[in-house]
Amino acid sequence: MNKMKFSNTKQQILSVALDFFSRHGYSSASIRQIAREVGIRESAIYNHFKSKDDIFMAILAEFNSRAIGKHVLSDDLLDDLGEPEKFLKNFAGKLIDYWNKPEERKFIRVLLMEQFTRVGQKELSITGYLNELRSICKLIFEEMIKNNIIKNFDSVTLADEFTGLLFLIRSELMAGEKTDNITLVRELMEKHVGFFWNAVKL
Amino acid sequence: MNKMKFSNTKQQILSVALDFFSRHGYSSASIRQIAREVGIRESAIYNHFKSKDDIFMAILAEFNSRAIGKHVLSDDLLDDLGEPEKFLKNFAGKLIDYWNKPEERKFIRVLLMEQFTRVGQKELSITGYLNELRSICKLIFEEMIKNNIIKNFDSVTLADEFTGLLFLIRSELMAGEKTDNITLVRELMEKHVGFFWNAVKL
DNA sequence: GTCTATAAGGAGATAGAC
DNA sequence: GTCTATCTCCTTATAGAC
Repeated sequence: MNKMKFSNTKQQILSVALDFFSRHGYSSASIRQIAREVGIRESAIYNHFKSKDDIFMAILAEFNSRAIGKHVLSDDLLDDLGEPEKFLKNFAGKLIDYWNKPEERKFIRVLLMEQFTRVGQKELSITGYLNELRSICKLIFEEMIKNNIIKNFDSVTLADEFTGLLFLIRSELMAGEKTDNITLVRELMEKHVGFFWNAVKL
Repeated sequence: MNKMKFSNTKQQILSVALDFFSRHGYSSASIRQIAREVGIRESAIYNHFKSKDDIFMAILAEFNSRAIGKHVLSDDLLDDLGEPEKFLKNFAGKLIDYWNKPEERKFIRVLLMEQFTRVGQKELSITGYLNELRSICKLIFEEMIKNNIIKNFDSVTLADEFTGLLFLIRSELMAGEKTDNITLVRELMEKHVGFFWNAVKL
């Protein structure tokens, strides 16, 4: 996230707002609480955003502009393409790490909570959220099929199967505040990748 | 749902409240709106429920007392146990139908929205919601393993893989109001069962 | 850019008549 | 069991001084 794009106060408002939205939901989080947490008065917020909804949209835009591929497809990861099972485990691991970042967790919570109150907002749907990731997976699996590493399944189905359950695992264990949930997430992730690899390997 | 358990007005309040909660979220739905929709004054609601939260808890209790197994494990389904692939397709189909009932869709939406605002309420978590279903699946897969129908995988993993993606498919396509989404849901469901069966069959 | 003051309305909930 | 009337509090948002 580009921290220099906004003034300190503006960025602080966005950060506090995301935190409140993710814990209480959009409508329960109040401008008053957000202002108090930032350390200013409610009215001062309106120098940076024209409404509560405007804050929400700014958060949406901020998260929509980041590219997930840059975070989960590091160079050292691609070195393992010769060992596909190891590659898939590492890839899923990167993803779990990415989804476990505090700001990303907050955003996923907001996404799951507000997806039904703002229908039609495509950035605020599970499909929209997983879109880029599924495209990346599709390309990877097409390459694996071409190189006779995995069975010749429909690459869209493969991407859905691989990413879908990972996202459910992460979502399901998102409610608890305890950070040690991540151990269980990682365990379930490894089981899923194991099952998946067994299903597709040649 | 036992429609005779409550008076007509009480049941109507619950029904309207669930509808509002599922569309706007708990905190955005107001007693005032609910009362207007039912056709009574706000104060009359307090003859049936002692608070807004009390209405929410009543809805939770209502849905928590239903047994999903009775709906998805019909007699004609169990006739197909000799043809496991057909059985799994029908079983998943029953599940999709069950999740597509208007009241159940509303409840799933409420569940996804409120799971983070009421942390610790186990009836209000994805895990709690899928618990019974996963147990049923686990038993089915253990039976299939014993009868050498499928590979000897960990039955918990099998249940997670089978039910998990079905639930994600249903959740992901829950936001749109259009009922014809069900066609796409069914299509994705069949692809998932096909992939799953290929992975586990002997 | 932040403050005080205030507007205007909606929220959940209760009292008491019928 | 439903009504009218009312209480108290909180909400988003604006006006204008500094």
